[in-house]
Amino acid sequence: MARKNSNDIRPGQGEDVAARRTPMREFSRSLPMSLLRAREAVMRQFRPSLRNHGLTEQQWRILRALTAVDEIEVTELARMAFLLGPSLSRILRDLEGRALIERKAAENDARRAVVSISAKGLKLIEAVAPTSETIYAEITRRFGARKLAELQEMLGALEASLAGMGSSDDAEVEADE
Amino acid sequence: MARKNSNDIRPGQGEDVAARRTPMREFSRSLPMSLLRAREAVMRQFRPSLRNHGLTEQQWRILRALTAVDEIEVTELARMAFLLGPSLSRILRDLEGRALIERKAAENDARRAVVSISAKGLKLIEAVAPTSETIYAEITRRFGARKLAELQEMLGALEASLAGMGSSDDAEVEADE
DNA sequence: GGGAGATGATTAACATGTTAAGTGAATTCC
DNA sequence: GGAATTCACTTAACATGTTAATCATCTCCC
Repeated sequence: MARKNSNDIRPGQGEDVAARRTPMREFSRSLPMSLLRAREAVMRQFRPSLRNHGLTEQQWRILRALTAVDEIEVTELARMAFLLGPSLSRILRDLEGRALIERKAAENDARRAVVSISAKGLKLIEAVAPTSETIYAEITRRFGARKLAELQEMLGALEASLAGMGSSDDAEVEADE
Repeated sequence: MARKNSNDIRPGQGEDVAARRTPMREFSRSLPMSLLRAREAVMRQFRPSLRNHGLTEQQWRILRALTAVDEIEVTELARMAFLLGPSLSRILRDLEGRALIERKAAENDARRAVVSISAKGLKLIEAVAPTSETIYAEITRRFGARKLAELQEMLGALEASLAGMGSSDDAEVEADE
């Protein structure tokens, strides 16, 4: 299986192809790729279980976030579940249709919507949570609790260190807002 | 500043919600969320530049991967750029339409397609690369080269430690679908 | 050499990511 | 107090993620 093609051109160090180009970091070792691969490795563990309960990763994130509060406005929920507004709008529409959440208008501001998890939603959470916890525990066991804590700390530090980094574009950088 | 309700679960009015549930890890500190946020913080830096050149993140990944080889089969490219087949199919169709890549059938196997970057594609890469390198350098400077290396190492280790973790589902796990 | 099954790639269908535009309600400012 | 602006979503439009199904080979085996 997986036999490399005849003249395997493997991006070895020093190919004629690479001769006339900018060297660049080895592609698969870029930070974004490392983060992507790591996250995928983790999520791959959870997805099947969620799927069995009819939930996507994002839907689960939302319900999960809702269990931590009594009720919450949409914008704040977006921040908490780390979703963009448009995605959240769609998902809330769906979850409301399935009666997993409830939505009402804010009392003093008709623009704002207030969301909360329903009894049915809570029930679903309770059905999924044990498996999720088991998986998370197994991940922790495999990787090591200490290393896991370290990793999380570094990830937070990375995020923090990039916080104020203005995206100064190369060409046209018009009208700073 | 986002005041996060660290441990206090907000009893809420009249709801014994938190009382009968599994406590669960504080949501925003779960590993998937940490990875997602970190990756987003990084990609946020690159996206504007790519966008200015008419490229999405994934299109960039593909072109980038193609510069490391002379030519490559689609499946192998998918593995290299960490994309699923269907996504890659769509993107290749688009990139071919823009003449940024070239595609031909493999000589000995009509099922396989062989892809390579075009001169135009190379030119585009060369136009974008300097900015990307600058951004990457700035990220490295801010976070620290040593810490960056450590982080990448831990991410790789995480991925490795989860490698053979069968997704043992909870309820119904039947052999077929 | 022909049929069953495996394989590489694409298409289909649905959900989300991402940016821009739209809508209705609150705020500001004159 | 009303036009202009801001605000909190929501829609729209397009690209990708994800799983399943399809299609065209290719291989194996009788």
